[in-house]
Formats: sequence, C-alpha cells, structure tokens
Amino acid sequence: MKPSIPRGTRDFGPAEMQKRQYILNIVRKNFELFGYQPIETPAMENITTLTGKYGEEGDQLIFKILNSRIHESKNKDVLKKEFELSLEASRNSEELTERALRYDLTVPFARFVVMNQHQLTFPFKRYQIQPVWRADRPQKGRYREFYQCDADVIGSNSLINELDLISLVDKSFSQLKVPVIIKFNNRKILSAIAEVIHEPSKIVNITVAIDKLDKIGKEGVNKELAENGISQEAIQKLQPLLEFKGTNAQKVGILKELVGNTEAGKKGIEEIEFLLNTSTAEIELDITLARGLNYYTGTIFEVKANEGTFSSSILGGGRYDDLTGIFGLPNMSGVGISFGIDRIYDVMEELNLFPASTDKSPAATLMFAHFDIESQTHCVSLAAELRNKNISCEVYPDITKKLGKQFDYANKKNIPFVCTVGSNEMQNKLYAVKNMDKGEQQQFNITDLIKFLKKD
RNA sequence: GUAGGUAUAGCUCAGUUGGUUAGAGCAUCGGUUUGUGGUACCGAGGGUCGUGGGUUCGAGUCCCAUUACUUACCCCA
Repeated sequence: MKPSIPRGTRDFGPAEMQKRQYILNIVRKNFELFGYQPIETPAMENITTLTGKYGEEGDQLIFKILNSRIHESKNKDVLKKEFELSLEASRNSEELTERALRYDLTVPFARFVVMNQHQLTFPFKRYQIQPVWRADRPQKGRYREFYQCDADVIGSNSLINELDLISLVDKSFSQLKVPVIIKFNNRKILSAIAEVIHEPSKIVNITVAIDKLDKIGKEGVNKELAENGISQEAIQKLQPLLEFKGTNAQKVGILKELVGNTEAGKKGIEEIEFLLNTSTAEIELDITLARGLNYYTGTIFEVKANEGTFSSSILGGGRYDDLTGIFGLPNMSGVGISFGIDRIYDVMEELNLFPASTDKSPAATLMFAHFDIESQTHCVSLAAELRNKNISCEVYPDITKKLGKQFDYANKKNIPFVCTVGSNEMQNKLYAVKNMDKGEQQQFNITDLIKFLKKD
C-alpha cells in the first residue's frame, strides 16, 4: 500500500520544525511578556458549540465527526431519514454527528470561559497555541490543518486591551523581521453604514462585498452589492467609502460625514480615533476591512505581509461583545488576535527571513565514534558523564570499523565535535576530539573535555 | 461546487514529427581508503512512464475516461 496523508495536511521534518519553533518561541515569549496565560482545549467540540458562529460559509467548512457505532443504533429509521436529508442540503444532524473538529480557538475559548467562570479571575487573559481544522479546498497558503496562536482578553471593555494587542503584534513581527502592515477597522462603522443606507439586514453581504475591494475593484464590489439586492440608491451612498484613499485622518473625516450622526457611527469613530491617537505602533485605518466571522462587533484587525507574493492575511482578530452570551454568560466583552504561523512560515521562507542558525542547527554538541563493542560501551559511559553536565551528545549507534561512515553521520546532523574512542584512548583516558568545522583535533581527559565543551 | 494545469527512479526533472533496450542530476549503497568526514574518481541497485480503455505495424509521446495532486473563484490564519 502506498502511504499518504489527507489532502491539506502536512508532515514536518526536523528542518521544518526547527523553523516553526523559531516562530512559535518568539510568539509565545511575547504572549507571556504581556501577561497572557496558556490554556488548551480539546481538538473536538460538541458540534452545537461551533455551529452558527462563523457565518453560513463557515458552518459548511467545519469538519464533522461521524458518530461511532451507528450500526448499533436502535433508531435506524431516524438515521436513514437524517442521512437522506443531509444529502439534499447542508445541515447538522446530531443523530449523525454530535462532534466536530474545532474551527478556530476563539469559540472554544468562549465555551471554556463560561464553563470555568468561577475559577477564573477577570479580566482573563489567555493564550492558546493549537491546531485547527477547516474543510476548505487547499491551495497556496491554505491548509486543512493549521496552527493558530491566539491571545485574548475577556471581561474588559477597555480599549487599552486593543492597544496592548497592537503592541504585541507589532513587537512580534518586528522580532521576526517580517515587514507587515497592521490594518484595522471597526464593525460599528459597518453597522452604521448599513443603517444609513437603510439596509440593516444586509450587513453581512455588504461587509463581505466591501472586503473584496482590493481584489475585484470598485466596479466588482458594486456589481456584487447589486446582485445581493442592495438598492442603487444605497450603492450610490457607499461610493465615497470605496473611492477614498488618503491618510488615516482623512479617512476618519469621510466616516464622520457618512455615519457621524448615527449612534453606532459616533461610537465607532470615537474608538478609531482613540487607537489612532494612542497607538505607538504604526497602524492603518482601512475603512473597507470587514472580515467574515460573525461574532466581531467592534475593532477588527488584519495583518498582511508588505513584501513578496503572499497576499492572504497572516493574522486576524477583533472584539466580540457577546460570544459567551449564547453559552449563558452575557455581558462579557472580549478582544483577541490570532497569528497564522503556517502562513508566517511561508512568507518568511519566500523572503528568506529565517536566521542561518535555524538551517543547520546541530542535533547534538558531540558524537562519539568507536570501533567495536568494547569501545562503544566505553563511549556510552562517557556520554552519561557529559549528559550529567548538561552537554548534549550521542554515541554512534551501530558497530562498524568505518570511521568515515561515522564522521559522515555527524556531518549530516551538523554535530560540531566528534570524539573517537579506541583501545589507546581507553587505556590512556585521553580522548581525541575533532572540531568538524576547522578539522583540528585536540586531546583531553574527561574533566578537561567537559570544560572545553562547556566553554564552547 | 466551478474553471485551468500537472502526473516518467526515493527527490527534482529531460525525453525531438509516434520508432530499437526510457535518461540526467541529487540521494542511497559499494569501491579507491580496516584509526579520521565534507572533495574527487570508479561502480551498483532502483521504472507496470498515475490507472483503464482507444487509434496505430508500433504509444512515455496522440484521443477518451478516471483518480490523485496543484492553482484560481467562494471563504479564510
């Protein structure tokens, strides 16, 4: 049988893991630096926890898990009917699927907060680094299994949290040396727009269409709006939004004109101005930024790489005022961001941003080479001594007289020192250690060897 | 779901208007080298040309179908 893995999933070898961990370590360090605490949640959730939170499209992209032992069911007639119905339209049947793989980390987090509300100190700041699954068509930069790295704070309305997150994002990308644009907008503006053009029920269609401005241009957006039943009059009102390019301040001016006399508009503009005035990081107000997820209600974020061919977003996030409400805990506003490290990896690979050290990081500091079972055994006890001193090392596992083969192995694993042990060395307790880079060899007793490697 | 592209050795790919026994580089293994690697030279193994059918004296090459992968649309990290 030919081995394979499901489409959209990947294996990661040691070289790739080295780079992935380089990114993860920087992100995790910053999460902790800003006072977020780690949690984990299960890979699968009850399907009812997930459905209805991600929009119509989103629901269809949830990986569903078929119930086990359906052949033992006592209600096969019901099962058959549910199955028939599922063939006709996208729907959820708990008879068939009670559980699903998590689609993001935010909704499980909201569930977690509600379930553990009495143990948590609010405002609660958590970070979470785990894979999520989406039943999407894979393509460039889009995977069916990928990692999200989320930081969220819940139980606080303060815009300080937004500022904190912006600063965290800015710091992380500058440490990774990835050139980015941090864009933001506010969902209150979008609802205000829907209000002033008298199409409040079409808010999702409007936001999704506007979000595509970059890709399909003004004409494309107008066409899509019309197709979604938005009146010509309303579309005309939206034009200033689509046509305008300029500074952040000028954009705020446009917004004031368009939605400044609505309640939601006023509030949104106020929040936007606060962030623009107080953020120390460079941020760009993008009045066409909408984002698809249903649960956002206030500030929304998106980060894209500023160089290279990679156009999809590498980070997203925003404020959600009532995600926990559906689970029975109202009035819990939260805000969070999510790093897409798989895409960050792709950007960094394309722009050659990984430090050289991640390319050939040594598997160990030293390898022992030997000739027979006696010398190998001797190496094993020497290795134990080095490891007690916290020096990483390994003993060549096979018995062979061919030193070339053993040296080659060390080379391929980028091990910088090789210590060859034969009968002379065992007798004199003096060990020859070769620096694989320089090709020089020095002799040490065990104490000096440890000193030498420690210093190095 | 819709539309395009690709499929030949473990990997990356050549393969002429359809013509003898399908090639290269890298990788692997062996040798030059039984106590010192990266280099060099010599050699070896490894293929049902994705699968099934068709056209033809003859198909890796042309046609049809099918599967997998991939890119774009939709949506998203």
